[in-house]
Amino acid sequence: MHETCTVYQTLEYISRKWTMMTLFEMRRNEDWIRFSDLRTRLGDITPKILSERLKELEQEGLIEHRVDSSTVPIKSEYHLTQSGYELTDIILDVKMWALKWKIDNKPCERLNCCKCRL
Amino acid sequence: MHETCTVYQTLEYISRKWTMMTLFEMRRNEDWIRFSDLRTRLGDITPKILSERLKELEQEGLIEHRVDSSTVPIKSEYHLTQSGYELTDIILDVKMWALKWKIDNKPCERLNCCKCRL
DNA sequence: CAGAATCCCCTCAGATACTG
DNA sequence: CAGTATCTGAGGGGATTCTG
Repeated sequence: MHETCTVYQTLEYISRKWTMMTLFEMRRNEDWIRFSDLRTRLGDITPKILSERLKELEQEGLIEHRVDSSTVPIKSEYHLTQSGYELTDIILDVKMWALKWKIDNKPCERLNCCKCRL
Repeated sequence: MHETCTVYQTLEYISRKWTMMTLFEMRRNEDWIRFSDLRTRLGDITPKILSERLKELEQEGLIEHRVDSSTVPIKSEYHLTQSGYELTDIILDVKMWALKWKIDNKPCERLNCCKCRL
């Protein structure tokens, strides 16, 4: 019974700003992706926020992190774990739900909105 | 493509405090449920917050609201719509995901935690 | 009973600047 | 390149009081 508290916590952090977009950028990428590449793909995100999100996701086991400090500059890369991938599947179910029930949603005005790439 | 902004908004409000618990209390109840009954079932929630959550959910079409002002005191009741019910199904998928991947989650200490009834 | 009206607090996000 | 360190502002949540 009590394990379901986790559901609450899960939704709490995946709904933090930028978290989902970050997950989906990594899902699209397939390969390991660098910090700076994530930044440019996500557009407006500041390094502080991206760093916070990545730490949260790593701690939750949704992504993995590897650092190559033998090179200069250091190479820091991230990618989705299996559990992270499966969670994005569920988020896609939410998308299906929204497409079914939210008929009158308005398209966003931005030409290349990272939220809408989801 | 652009409709997916809705996913972001959806997760944003269903992860607001008390929203999920409210939805699941209504799912458990099946029949229409009164404002005060929701309050007592949810425990610590203040009327202001519950009122806010119910308005959000009604606006999103997840619940319906009916008022019987012929009686004294007024009878105000709520229940899940079909779309609301289907969204709770998806949240249960998140629960399944959590049970699969979050093995080491700690049970919460409260004896009758409304979050854990989910 | 079913909320509305105030007031307060605290966290989250962003801007900016800086470092190994 | 890959972050960290501060500072700031906005808003979401809570406590309390009041009303039709």
